[in-house]
Amino acid sequence: MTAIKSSGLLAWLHLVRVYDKMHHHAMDHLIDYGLTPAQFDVLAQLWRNQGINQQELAGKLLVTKGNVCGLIDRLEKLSLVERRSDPEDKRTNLLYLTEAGRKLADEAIPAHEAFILEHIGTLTHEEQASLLSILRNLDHKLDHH
Amino acid sequence: MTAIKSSGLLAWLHLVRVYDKMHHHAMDHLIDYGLTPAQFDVLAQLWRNQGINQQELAGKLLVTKGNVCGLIDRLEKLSLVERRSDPEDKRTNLLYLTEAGRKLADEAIPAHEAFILEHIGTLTHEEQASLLSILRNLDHKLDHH
DNA sequence: GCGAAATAGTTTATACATATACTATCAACG
DNA sequence: CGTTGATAGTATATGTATAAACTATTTCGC
Repeated sequence: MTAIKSSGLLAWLHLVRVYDKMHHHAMDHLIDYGLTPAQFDVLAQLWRNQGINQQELAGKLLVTKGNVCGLIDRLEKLSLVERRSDPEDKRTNLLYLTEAGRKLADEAIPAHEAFILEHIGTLTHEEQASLLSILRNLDHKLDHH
Repeated sequence: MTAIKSSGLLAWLHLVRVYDKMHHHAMDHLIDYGLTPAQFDVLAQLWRNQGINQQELAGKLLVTKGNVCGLIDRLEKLSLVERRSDPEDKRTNLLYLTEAGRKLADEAIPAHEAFILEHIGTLTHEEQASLLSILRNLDHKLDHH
């Protein structure tokens, strides 16, 4: 009945399931900070790259600028992020964490990293290193193929 | 400036980027069949499991029953899937591919598998086998941890 | 049998994400 | 200059996803 699947296909199926399960766990975890995973990702980017514009943020998050526009709208309503018009180019908004946003990021980012490690850490160090090596390789190949 | 990250965290970051890039490529590919990735996943499940109900489908896709309700609404409008009331339990809908749905699945599923393999296949066989082994391991651990 | 709890499905509100079309500004060059 | 094209951001329509509240059945316990 079921055709035998190659390692490649099966690896992909498990990658998707790992991603989905981690995403669900992350939702449960980030709710303690009042954040969604997408909002967390924005804060984490701005925490390291204060003053980037919406287009650059979209590039880093691999989403569209339209999506970023809505994300920033909601984070501005929460007073975690602010848009500042770029004096050198009136089309552009430069993005900054508010004081509340920075404080929340200071808490949520280490907690989220610990959360990730708690799950990935169930693998041995060799497995983690091997996984990193293979996925880094694949990641770069996907940019050109 | 940048703290040194563990292999575990870096592996996770690359897993997310691989997932996101593959998802974008999949969107571009499935548009040829008039399907979204979520719709493809429904067809692929029903192709192998004709007659399951919406709750069971939600379990296989790792999404909520409310989400499945909307997905089936749209696929019924496209005449690719149909709900049949279960005579043994009037609460339940049994899900079936229509003839058009089965024909589309017959085309789209092998094409999509080939698409996945085209990308994953840029890894060596050893890498694919290793990736499968590690991710299968992690997948199962995430169910209990 | 009957009332309470559980289950299947739907609906609603909200958030995320895309593509597309639109506005405003800037840059290039003839 | 001034038009033409590119770029940054916004708005709209559609699809995906959740949680929570709701309806309709079924099942369980007594």
